[in-house]
Amino acid sequence: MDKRTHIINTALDAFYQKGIHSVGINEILKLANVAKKTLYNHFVSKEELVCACLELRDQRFNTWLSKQIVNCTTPQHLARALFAAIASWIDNKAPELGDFNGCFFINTAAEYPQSDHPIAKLCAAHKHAVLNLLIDTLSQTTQLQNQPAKAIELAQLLMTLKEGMICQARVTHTTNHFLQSPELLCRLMDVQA
Amino acid sequence: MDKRTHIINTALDAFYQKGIHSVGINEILKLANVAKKTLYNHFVSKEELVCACLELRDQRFNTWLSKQIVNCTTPQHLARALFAAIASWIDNKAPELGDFNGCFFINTAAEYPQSDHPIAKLCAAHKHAVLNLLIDTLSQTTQLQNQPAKAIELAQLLMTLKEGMICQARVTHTTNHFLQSPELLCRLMDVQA
DNA sequence: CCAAAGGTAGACCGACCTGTCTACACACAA
DNA sequence: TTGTGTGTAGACAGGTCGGTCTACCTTTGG
Repeated sequence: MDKRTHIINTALDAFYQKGIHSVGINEILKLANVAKKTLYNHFVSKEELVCACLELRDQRFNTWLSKQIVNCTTPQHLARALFAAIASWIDNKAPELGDFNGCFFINTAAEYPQSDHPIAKLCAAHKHAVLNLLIDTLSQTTQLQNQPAKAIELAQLLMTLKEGMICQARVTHTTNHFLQSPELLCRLMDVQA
Repeated sequence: MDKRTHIINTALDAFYQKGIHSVGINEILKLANVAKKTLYNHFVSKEELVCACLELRDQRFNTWLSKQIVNCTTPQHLARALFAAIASWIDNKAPELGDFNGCFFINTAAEYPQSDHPIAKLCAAHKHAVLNLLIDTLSQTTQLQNQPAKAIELAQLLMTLKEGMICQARVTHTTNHFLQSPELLCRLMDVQA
């Protein structure tokens, strides 16, 4: 297997489970069974490796999420699919995303508070990409295709609930199942209102 | 001023702005103008200092939040007050909480992934305390005083939205104002449904 | 007056960090 | 065959970390 890819995969696993600052280069080398020189042949610094991990995670997460909400034709349908997907991730039923440990981007951003840092920028970019995915999906429903402002508002609502659900699960180690109640979702996603 | 309190205050400021791992003991000593021996007279380790910071922050945040939602007699009223308060915090109009840098407990939990770590436990405890504050306040409204299950569900919804709002603001550096629309809040907090 | 408590200043220890470098092994194409 | 690229193994440098310790100073109460 391609060494570079192998290193990124190994590093992503470790960074996601333990946080960036808690995982040293030497630990990654051992986990990946790779020499230090090899790592520094492919990445000029730990920071560049972290960026590569963020990009891989971004791509993986978006691919996974897209699959979970494909063919959602109504806002209610999308909401149900979204929260069911997040809940399954939290309950470790989404092997593509690894053992649940919260949102990698929120965790990482917490370790890089300066907003102009390249790593912080990648974290923000991921969030924008996910929001845009939700906006696009909502805009394609028959109920919202002529109401772009409403689509944005509902996407923001979904996004906020999703983030909250993930963060709560991360910190308190509990899963919110109330967000899967159909009547609540109908109320949240009421397009007429 | 009491040295111990002074150290905790200084450390909390620094930890909140930069994260725990990014702030060394020596940096705190300089900021607080205190000798290393003095710090280690009051705290056996950095970890104990971090715990003291978490406790101070917990107490400060809960006091602030209680003040913001006092006298809310309806769920809608509470929701409006809550999101207005969080928005004002994000916009740096809540000096008691310092320059906004997300939720200190979520940020800190991200740096301590093992859920049995004392620091992680304090983070979780804070979230439970806040949730209980919301449940109590909702339970005291005339509309919900006989519906404890509904009060819990609505409190969880508010909590999830609050967490999401804070995390999004932290990562993307934007404030969600859609959560202050009265018609949306009425829909969210509809007790009949 | 003097002992005790608690402060300052900072040297120092061992551990660990990122990143560089040397020395060597192997595959493969010119 | 020989040079080049890529790999391994790991010593090493320079710095930072948390935490200990010595030496000295200041306040205060008996």
